[in-house]
Amino acid sequence: MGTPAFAAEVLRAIAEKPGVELVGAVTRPDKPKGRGMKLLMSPVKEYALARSIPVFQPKTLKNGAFDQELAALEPELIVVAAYGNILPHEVLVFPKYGCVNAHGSLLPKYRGASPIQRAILDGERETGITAMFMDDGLDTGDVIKTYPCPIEDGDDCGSLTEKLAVIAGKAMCETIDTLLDGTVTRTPQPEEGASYAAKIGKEDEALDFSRDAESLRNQIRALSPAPLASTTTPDGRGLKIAQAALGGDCPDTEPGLVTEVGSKGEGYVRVACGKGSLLITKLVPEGKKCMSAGDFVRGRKIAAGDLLGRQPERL
RNA sequence: CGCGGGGUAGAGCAGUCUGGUAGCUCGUCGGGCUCAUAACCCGGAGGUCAUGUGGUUCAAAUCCCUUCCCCGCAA
Repeated sequence: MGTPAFAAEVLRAIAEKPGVELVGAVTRPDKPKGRGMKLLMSPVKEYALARSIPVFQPKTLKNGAFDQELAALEPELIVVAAYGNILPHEVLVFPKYGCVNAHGSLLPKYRGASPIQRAILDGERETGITAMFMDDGLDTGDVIKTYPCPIEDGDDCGSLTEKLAVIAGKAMCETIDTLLDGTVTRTPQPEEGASYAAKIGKEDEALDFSRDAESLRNQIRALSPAPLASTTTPDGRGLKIAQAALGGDCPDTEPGLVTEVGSKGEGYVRVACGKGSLLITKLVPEGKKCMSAGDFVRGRKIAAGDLLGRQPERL
């Protein structure tokens, strides 16, 4: 059971594992999405269809809505990765081997919906995958094994998620092996050090340049490649920042002020922050595609002296 | 039919309102300057202005209409 690309990678790993019979893939229903009313299928569904794995898309698992299908499939084990729906107790206890989950953090840290984003946002240097048994709580089940993964300086949410997805795939394969040969271990999570990674929302996207450059850069990394940290240009249009580097000291300057632009090559836009400055290197203007800062400067859309993020956040 | 922006040289844009020689900042190629350079100077190549044997016109990148595609917002 899973939905996004992260889950599709786990599905792939399991599907290619010898001796595993996949009786079905469960993913969220196609949702009318995007500009028109395009129905977009999840990466998990896409992969499952390509491999001729039966796909199930129940709106909910609650209230016995999925019981019939579940009974017919007779799964011995359910592997969950970023599914997006809550599994009720009846489902959790149905399979012979139970339900195992690949969670994108080193539990009990960052339980919840957005562990990867939150870890980057907080400037963590290490995260990982936790293989665990699911219980009725939110990512509170017994831990099978943890797989640490460093967060590199150049990582953004996209690259880190890819790395973790690969680890998660291996972790689940390993978990299946230990389940089958009976060597699986389970360790209750310590309550100490537990934290909750709330889902990333719109309020996490706006950049506040009065904060220090490092935390702003973490914010940009955590939200890249989607949904991206956002600010506004002097003419009031939206501007999303896809990538930025630390730009050194920038004393006595109004936060948000563009102090310097570079038009050669990839270029850059230096923005003063509450502490230090940011060198913006990739961005997405409203109505445009992602482009380098150099392209943006060349198109005459910004110059030194402009003030970004003027509009106070309305919340 | 949710709202809106956009498609002009390899990239990013201007020009469109007020039809009349295809422009700018870069990149690229060649040459020059220099101890040297991603710096500076000179020169060149590169575009059927998304689509339509569309409409209007003496004349369309520009005004009108068609279709396709891209993106932001909202969900």
